[in-house]
Amino acid sequence: MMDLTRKGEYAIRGIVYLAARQSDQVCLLSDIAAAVDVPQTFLAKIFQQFSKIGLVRSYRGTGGGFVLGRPPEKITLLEVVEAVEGPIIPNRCVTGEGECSRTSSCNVHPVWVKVQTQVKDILEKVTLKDLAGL
Amino acid sequence: MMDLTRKGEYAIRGIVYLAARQSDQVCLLSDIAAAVDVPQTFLAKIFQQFSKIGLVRSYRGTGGGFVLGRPPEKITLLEVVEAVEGPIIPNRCVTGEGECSRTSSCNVHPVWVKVQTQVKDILEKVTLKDLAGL
DNA sequence: CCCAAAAAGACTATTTATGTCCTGTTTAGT
DNA sequence: ACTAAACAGGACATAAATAGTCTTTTTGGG
Repeated sequence: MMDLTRKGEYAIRGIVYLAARQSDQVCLLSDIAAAVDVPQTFLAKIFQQFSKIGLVRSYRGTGGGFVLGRPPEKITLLEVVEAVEGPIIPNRCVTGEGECSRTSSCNVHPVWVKVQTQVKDILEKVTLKDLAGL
Repeated sequence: MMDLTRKGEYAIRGIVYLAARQSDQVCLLSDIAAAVDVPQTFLAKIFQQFSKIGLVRSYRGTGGGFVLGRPPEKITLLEVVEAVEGPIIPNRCVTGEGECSRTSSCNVHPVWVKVQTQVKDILEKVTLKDLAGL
């Protein structure tokens, strides 16, 4: 339970590597992939997701590549993880979509809410600056 | 991320139902399954796992069924969840099997340890007594 | 012996995870 | 304009995990 998938692991490795570079230096995907030991095509998908929500900025064409979308201290681990793994939901109940039809008698519900809150809280306090050792 | 599977959900429902019964009353699997709306054959597998580690006690043959293995206040939600979902491991690193070959530079590692500790802590403090509303 | 009930193992279907591949689009440089 | 470099996006492939089902065996009671 609670495990990060490979995608999430790769995502962290990749963006932490990028965060450790100079902010004005455009990084090639191929370089990042080689450096963090992740299949390039797979990492491409991950960085596309990052790009869509602005965690990274991409430049196409010759001389293109990726740079961090914001300063490393402004990007949290929570954002990175949720970008590729989806929201942190320990149980379907927590989605609030009324799926927990037995809510009235469901004493478990508040426990999951607590778990969710705690985990998000931890991940939110860690930034790429911390992770990149800056 | 962090989601409980159906198996885990069913497991909780089933054992909470059992906890809410009289402790001397042997419950039929078929009754439990019907009450908590879970396929009986699937629930059977789950209760077998419970039985192996003593969370429930089973009686075979006529008049058989299940009873809780210990008083409800002595069984934690953590035990129930880990019984069917496996240990709570937010990242492979935490297993301590030396899989995190990049440990030296891995600032992410301690974060996962913290997550693991926090979550286990929350789930450990909730007992079946609480969940069954006793 | 016969029946009721759980245990155990084999089997199946669906979904998710983990990638790969191909084609398109953008951009820099000549 | 042409070409090569580099990301974008969609379709596809394979393997593993999830979510069950089915059948047979074991056990206990009457």
